Amino acid sequence: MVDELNERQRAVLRLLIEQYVATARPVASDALAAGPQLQVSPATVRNALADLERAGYIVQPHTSAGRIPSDKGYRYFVEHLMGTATLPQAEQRTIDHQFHQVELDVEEATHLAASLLARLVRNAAVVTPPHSTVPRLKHFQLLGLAETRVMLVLVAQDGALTQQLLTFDEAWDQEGLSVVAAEGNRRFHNLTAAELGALELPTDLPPLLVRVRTSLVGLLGRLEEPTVARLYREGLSQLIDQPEFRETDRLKQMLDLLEGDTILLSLVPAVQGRDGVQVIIGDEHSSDQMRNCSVVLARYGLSDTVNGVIGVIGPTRMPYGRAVSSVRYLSDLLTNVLDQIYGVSPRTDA
Amino acid sequence: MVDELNERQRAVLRLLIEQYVATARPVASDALAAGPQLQVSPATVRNALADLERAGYIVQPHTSAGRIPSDKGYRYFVEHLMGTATLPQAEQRTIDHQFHQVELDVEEATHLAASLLARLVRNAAVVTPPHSTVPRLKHFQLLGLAETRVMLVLVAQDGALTQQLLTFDEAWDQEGLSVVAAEGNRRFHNLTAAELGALELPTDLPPLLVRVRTSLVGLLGRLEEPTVARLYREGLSQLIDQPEFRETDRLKQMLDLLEGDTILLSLVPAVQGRDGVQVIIGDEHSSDQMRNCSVVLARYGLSDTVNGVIGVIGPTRMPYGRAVSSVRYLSDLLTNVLDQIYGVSPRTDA
DNA sequence: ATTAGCACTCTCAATGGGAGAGTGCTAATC
DNA sequence: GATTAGCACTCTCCCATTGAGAGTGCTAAT
Repeated sequence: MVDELNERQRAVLRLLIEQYVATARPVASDALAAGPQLQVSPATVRNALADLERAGYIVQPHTSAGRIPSDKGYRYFVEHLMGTATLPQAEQRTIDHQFHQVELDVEEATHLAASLLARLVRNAAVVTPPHSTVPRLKHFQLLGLAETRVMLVLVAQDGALTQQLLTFDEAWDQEGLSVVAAEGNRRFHNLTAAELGALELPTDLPPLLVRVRTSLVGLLGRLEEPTVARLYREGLSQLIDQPEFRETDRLKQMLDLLEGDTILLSLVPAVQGRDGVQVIIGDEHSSDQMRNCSVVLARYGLSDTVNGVIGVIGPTRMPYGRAVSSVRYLSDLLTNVLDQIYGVSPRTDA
Repeated sequence: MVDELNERQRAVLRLLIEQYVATARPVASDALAAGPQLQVSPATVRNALADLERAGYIVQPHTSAGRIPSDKGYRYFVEHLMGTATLPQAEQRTIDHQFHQVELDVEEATHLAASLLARLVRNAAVVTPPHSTVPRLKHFQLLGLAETRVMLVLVAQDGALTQQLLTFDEAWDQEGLSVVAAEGNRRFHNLTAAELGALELPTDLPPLLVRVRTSLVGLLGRLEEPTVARLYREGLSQLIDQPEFRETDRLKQMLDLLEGDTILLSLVPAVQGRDGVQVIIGDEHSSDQMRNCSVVLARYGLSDTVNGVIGVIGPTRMPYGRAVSSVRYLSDLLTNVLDQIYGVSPRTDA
């Protein structure tokens, strides 16, 4: 790629972004020249700033203000200037330590990851619990509750649990239910929703089992779709401290966005295929509602089986380096957790 | 109780609160006298207002402003003035309709209740999923995953599901696991965490089962404590529109409160014993952080077995009548849902 | 007991001006 | 040719001032 910025312009842009991210106020030429990194006068810096503005990397809110980065500027920063920072050792250790305490509980691990991420980046964090793209039936159980009601409990291969209540016309005793469940488990084992739905059943099958089949298909289907209900959202209160949300309109916009499901889910495709951390800045978003915020997110989990999404949402003025390294570190960590649980060749138990 | 307010004062206080709740601006004597309910002059109203202020039911933000209710005023309103409104039929029907679509899924029902409540009262709503105060083991399952890893799935009598991953030194085949699980289910059935922990086990029990027992005790114990992770919080963005949160400090305070677990959980005891809807207003709260907001909440569920808490949180300027009737209606509805699922004599299945 | 009238107080919005910030340009310097 | 000092210029932001308006409490009349 032909790089249209010279060394000085790059240095100025980098310093400007770092300073603006830190202070949230337009950065003046004096402030940049004052630092030790740039051994030139404010006037020289001003020339560079004028160049950068002409090229669209920075903008000036008004005549007598300093400059602030444009979305294009941030993009350049992320692409060429920030490098690939990693989280400081000390922080890594703290995180590891906290994770050790919940190591084998997926729910808690995702929750913890969300809250850690929010605190690390001082922005809102969102984590979806991991789920299979195409869950398979591992096991189901029929438990008699009272009278004609039976609870159907489903365990998927990825460890997901769901249940459904079934009501029958006649009462069943647990004995009979267990027999039916045993047969069903034999027949339905390891099938996906689609496979199970398409399965040809012998005509002499117990009617109960036919009914159970239908329910299982429904439950497996529901596991397939990305459920947003259990999404972990953390650090909303961090956002409030950001100066860009001083005006309540923007804050409201943001909260609406975080409360609504659709927009968050629309981010999922962005990381579906690719590996690594994705950064989406301001007007790069397809949705209008997100035009003035940025998102840093990554997929985590075992490729193709169980996986989820972890990310940071905040104003475009965001510590991208820190965000990227935090997201990367935590997504790797979650992947490890999942690997420990579901990893290695999943045994196809008889 | 000797009622220290006369008829006119009561009428004035009621009107004032209704108006203030609606408009969020201090209410002047003229505004009250203008309405059709009070057939007196502003001057007369002013006298009543002066009385009410002296008695502490209302306060004046500054000399040339109208009056606003004090916490004591709200309390009086809730106790004596607002009556027992019920939700309009039309709204009841809309709610019923929406509930019909998720009738038998507890998770979704609680989530739906939270979001409906938030919208009904235009404030933040919080709903804890139902859980047993003392859960009993209904059934557990041991599922081989890979190599030495085994997933322990627990179903409690109230339908709650949990799981835990166990790692053993030696590999087990599913056959062996099932045998052990069957024996365990026979022995441990219907026990609480405490009972299971205290259970005397014969010395010839498989060591695996001893290990499982320990895990089961842990899992049951965790079900017992009110988990806040899965708490449904809805309507945060509703709060932003409230004028009292125009200053970001107060909004931040509120968000902190809603994000933190401890304070929300501290409300649970308030409804633990009692039945019916509880209202806690401003400085009636024990926690400083909640001094300028009000809470309307109720227990729902089957007494003594599965139950949860549903409530509204907002500024003290809150439509108490509507809040109380909404909370009552939704808590009854949730109770019905639970009753349908777990209700009637739970069968002690063999 | 109620009410009209009125003086009084306090807030709130608008106004205007001045200080300060930061720039772009020009001419001088290295 | 790149850098820099100097300076005029522009625009925002803060502050003090001011006046209108809102709402009251009090007093005297009904």
